[in-house]
Amino acid sequence: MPELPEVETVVRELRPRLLGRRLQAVSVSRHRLRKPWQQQWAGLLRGRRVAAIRRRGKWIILDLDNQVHLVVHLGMTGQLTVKMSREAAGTHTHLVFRLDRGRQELRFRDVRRFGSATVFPDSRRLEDFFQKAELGPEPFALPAGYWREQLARTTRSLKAVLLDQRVVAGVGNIYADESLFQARLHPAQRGRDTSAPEAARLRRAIVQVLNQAIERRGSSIRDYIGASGQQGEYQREFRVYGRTDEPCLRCATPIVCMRLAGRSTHYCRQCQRLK
DNA sequence: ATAGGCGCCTGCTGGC
DNA sequence: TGCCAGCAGGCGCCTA
Repeated sequence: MPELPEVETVVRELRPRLLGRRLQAVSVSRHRLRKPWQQQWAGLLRGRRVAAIRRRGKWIILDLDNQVHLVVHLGMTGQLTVKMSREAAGTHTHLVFRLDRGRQELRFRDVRRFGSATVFPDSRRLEDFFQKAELGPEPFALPAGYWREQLARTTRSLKAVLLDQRVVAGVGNIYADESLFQARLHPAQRGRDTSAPEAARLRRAIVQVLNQAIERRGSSIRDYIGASGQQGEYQREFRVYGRTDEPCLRCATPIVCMRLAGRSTHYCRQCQRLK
């Protein structure tokens, strides 16, 4: 499900609901997530106040007082919501953090369980974790020179480069396709065949597409909801993603779907020519 | 270095 | 109507 705009929306919606509040008892389902929940984590979290909520790429970071950090990845179908405790939790709810005196709770629901939740006992371990992940810059802080160099040094397709979290953090399958359409570049174009103006166009397109998606609170196709439980609306703005055989909104040529970098890839063969 | 395949999971859809 | 292959917003690991 979630790429940068969805994760950013979750973070923005979590802030007013969680900041300054204390996490209390944690209950854990018997199904393991991508990383198994450690028993001792509950003790580290209990009674800790949420000091800040941040995003890095597609990762959500809850900074607690005492430098404890709860880090969540939503995988494909993860949902992080704050709900009244009396409201029934959906199936596949794997983690429930009681808040304050228990009137509300933070819930992690994940049907496919590709998501993860990890606790770091101090900031040093958090830094080590992200160091190892080698995440590239945030798209909004993507240095032009760095971006040009990353493209110039590779024969990989633009689509593969956009999906590589080490090059730029946060772009996934939807926004890769939408950005390439916006920049009028063919997804299969090799990085090193990309001119400086094209690289600049793509860099601008990524920022524009992501910002517009954030404004619409992300895209809800199947599972995605924000921390408030509300769906996103950017799926209405898709120009290529999921629009196979539908007319291109620029030139009316039917949108093509192909397999690239292991993912379904949508583009307009008229507007996005391969050199 | 890079492409491709698989595995991790569940649920839904489309074609027969 | 019913079945099942194929596919889905992610990511890490393996092989060639």
